[in-house]
Amino acid sequence: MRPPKILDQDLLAALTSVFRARGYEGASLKELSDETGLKKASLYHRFPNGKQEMAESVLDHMEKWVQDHIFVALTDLSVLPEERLEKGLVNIRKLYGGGKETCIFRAFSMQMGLELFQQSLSNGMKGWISAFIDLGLSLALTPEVAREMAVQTLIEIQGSLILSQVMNDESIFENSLQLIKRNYLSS
Amino acid sequence: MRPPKILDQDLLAALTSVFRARGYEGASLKELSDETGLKKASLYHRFPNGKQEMAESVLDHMEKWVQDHIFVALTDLSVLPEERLEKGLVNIRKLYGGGKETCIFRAFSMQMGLELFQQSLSNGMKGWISAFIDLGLSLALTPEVAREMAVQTLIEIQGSLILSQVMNDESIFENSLQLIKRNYLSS
DNA sequence: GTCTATATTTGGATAGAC
DNA sequence: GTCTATCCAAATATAGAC
Repeated sequence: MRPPKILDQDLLAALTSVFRARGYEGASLKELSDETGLKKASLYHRFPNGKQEMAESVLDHMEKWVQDHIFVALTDLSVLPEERLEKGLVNIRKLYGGGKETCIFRAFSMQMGLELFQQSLSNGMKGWISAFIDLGLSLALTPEVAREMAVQTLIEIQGSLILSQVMNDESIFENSLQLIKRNYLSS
Repeated sequence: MRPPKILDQDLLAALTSVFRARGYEGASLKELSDETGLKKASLYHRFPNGKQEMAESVLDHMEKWVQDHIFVALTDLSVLPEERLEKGLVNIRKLYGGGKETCIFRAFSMQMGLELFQQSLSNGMKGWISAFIDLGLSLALTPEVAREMAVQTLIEIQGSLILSQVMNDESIFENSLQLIKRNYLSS
């Protein structure tokens, strides 16, 4: 029982970084090993089910971060909706590195990833939509309009991330965050 | 010099299908072989540079299709802009199978794919934006507004494709096509 | 808990027969 | 032009020592 070479938190962060950048199949054990500083056999000690378990842990880890930093900000009824939106957008910007970082949904939505994780990804997306619906309702939107705006907001985030990365232009993502803000505040 | 077992057109179509569904790294030679009906060595005969050449051919093939069916429709000055938009959207719907099929930009925008093809992808995206700018200008938009709407349209397409696929709900994509139409026609 | 060493499978790629 | 057979590297995964 040696002391762990790397703490769970840091381990998850390193795994997350690789999976986001490379996708599920693209993330090799070699790269996961290099990035975490743990040899392959040690990774299997921590995650007996191997790569799939690592990916599931990364999804959980991201989900918790998003829950704590974005959903809570957007839905906190003790705060004015304008302020909630502002704080939510700040953390969305941080989550995606201003447009440089991919969304884990996209990273896992190709190849084997979609087959293995579609349910998780779909549920995760529903969480985002619910959070924005809550915000819209607080801004006195009808339930129907609140849902439409929430879906439209997620489309805007996902689409602008793709364009930012394909065209290597972070301003596209930033402009979309501003557009989302204007759309909600003018409603 | 035997007769080819499969014509270039059909060969490209089969390769395209695999690359779109699996991404660049996710598309294995085994799957490309199974889907085309050609053994691995035969694929190498047709594409001496292997998988990378197959992917480049697929990108060219897609680019030509998009050029002929979408850019031409959107930019044909001899047709009324409203009609051009309608025809363009019909072919966009066809290109993405109503929301079921991924965009090759996304499929190739992860992992090794982005490193190998970023220039092609970025240029391809610029082509789409130019085509929609032309449409906007024909609808009497200012160049600035025409560009903003074009970028916004691409974001809408890419984002709605992701949501449609992750949530397994084609209506999201269809709604976005309708929104694009309304946005242009009310401008 | 981590490591070295190894097993096993799959992936990309070639040689040479037909 | 296509095929079988094969090579080599990389990937996932495991055994057993420390």
